[in-house]
Amino acid sequence: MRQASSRDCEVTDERDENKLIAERRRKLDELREIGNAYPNDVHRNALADELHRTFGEHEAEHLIEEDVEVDVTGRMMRKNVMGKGSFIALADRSGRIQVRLERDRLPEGVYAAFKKWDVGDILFAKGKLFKTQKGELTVLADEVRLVTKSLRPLPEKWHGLSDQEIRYRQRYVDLIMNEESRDVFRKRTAVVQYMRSFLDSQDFLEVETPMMQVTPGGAIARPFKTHHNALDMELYLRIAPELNLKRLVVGGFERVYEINRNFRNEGVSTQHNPEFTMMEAYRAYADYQDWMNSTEAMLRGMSSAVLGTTVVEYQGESYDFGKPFARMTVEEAILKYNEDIDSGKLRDRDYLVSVCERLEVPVLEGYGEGKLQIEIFEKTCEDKLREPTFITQYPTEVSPLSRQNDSDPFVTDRFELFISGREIANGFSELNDPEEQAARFRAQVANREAGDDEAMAFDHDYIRALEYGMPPTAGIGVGIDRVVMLFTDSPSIRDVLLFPHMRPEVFD
RNA sequence: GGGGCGUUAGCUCAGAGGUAGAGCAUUCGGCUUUUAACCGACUGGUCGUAGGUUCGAUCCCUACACGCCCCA
Repeated sequence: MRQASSRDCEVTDERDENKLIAERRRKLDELREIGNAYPNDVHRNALADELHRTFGEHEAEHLIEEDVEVDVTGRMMRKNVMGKGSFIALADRSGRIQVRLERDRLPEGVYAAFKKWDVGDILFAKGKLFKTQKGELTVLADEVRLVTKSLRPLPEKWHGLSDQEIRYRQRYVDLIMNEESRDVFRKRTAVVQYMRSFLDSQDFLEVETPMMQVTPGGAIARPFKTHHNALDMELYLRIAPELNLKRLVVGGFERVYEINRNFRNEGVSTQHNPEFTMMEAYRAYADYQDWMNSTEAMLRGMSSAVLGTTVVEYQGESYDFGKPFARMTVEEAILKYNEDIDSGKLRDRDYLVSVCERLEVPVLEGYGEGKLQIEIFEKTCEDKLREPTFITQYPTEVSPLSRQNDSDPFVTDRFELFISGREIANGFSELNDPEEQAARFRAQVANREAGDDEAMAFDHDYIRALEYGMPPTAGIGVGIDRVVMLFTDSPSIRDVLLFPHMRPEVFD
């Protein structure tokens, strides 16, 4: 963080702290002299939102007659002192409730003490509900307590906190100040909850598989490495749960899923965080077409459940998840977005190399026709896939765990879902022929030996599992963070991660 | 990894090669229906860090740190 801003972060010597904090620390010292400054005997019987829902529509006169006494608590977000009477706003997890404080209604000395309390302090208030002249539901306090002193001033009330760096590094301040931010994370939870209920209702079993693996597999990516001291061995953080989940299908759990973190040792960007959340699900006796249909149904239901509409507004564009998702093959997409490409030469290596050179896509020695196609696809098609679109028939060369297509072994029975130019999901009919899978692993190992450090390792136990027999199965992976970005109109993955990865802050 | 932009009071932001500005917050005073409360007074800064140019740098130059955006 900027050094001037960080200077006061860890210093306890009051002389070096800014005056605002020093002032509050003095007030805390006074609280300590009077009694316990951090009590733990506080309970409430009402939440702000619940009070507004229950009594918000009541007429002022009726409300007085009802004589409703409530105990509320929350962080003081607003403090308007007007002589012998004041209004404050308390924020609890549900929302805000206003409290009216009057000197002559409170026990002797309490009002004077209250005047020294600061915005940001956490309070308790007991009193009867009434409505102000402007009609705002308010607690008329007979009792008020400072429950937790806040030593650090909150950001300005009108503009709030907008500094991106502080919003990410000190998410607690962001959450205190920004309702929109709280809403993002509530929606994130709603997305995951919907996904769980969708799968649970179809008899999928949720499982947890290891984060630390001896052989990282299931995706083409660089892993993080760690070390187990007692066993004195290298371990890797998983890049995908895929192979373990399919082991479970071999074991007879015909429908399994996991929602959990993956770790990939790659760059950080608005689309990538080193750890991110993936949902992977596997279903026996299904194929990739079934998963396309399910994925579409899930996203449609999810948008209705989370947003209350099938129309998703994202960064100025609008996508209707209620409409059928488009479907096209990789080769169809390449031809659609490259009118100059010769449809008869899509599997001609020399031709594809020349196209890549023209597109200034670096070509490595070992690239075959399939890899070259994908390079061209990624360069020229992906960002044009705005409306929800399933791209199918990925080349076998780039799909080492997918089942080959029966009529065209150049491609696999695989799809990826794109929305707003981004990959959201990836699914395929699983390769369950152990001998074919072993051959694919050998090809990956050859790539690795040729210098591709993202290529897969040979997983002997996975082959052994397949040799016991895995029923015909199809699986899918959905990037949760990206779905949440879509559903919350967030331009950066950091906006949907409570604590996004940041370079370490300098405390001097 | 490359490029662009940014970093000034607790927060949100102005500013200009010549002693650093506003609003909110804080502090003090007034005010018993406010809600960006209001009125009055005061206070608050190593202008991200380190070098360089200059009589003089927060401003110009270089490097570095952190952040944002774009590209690979």
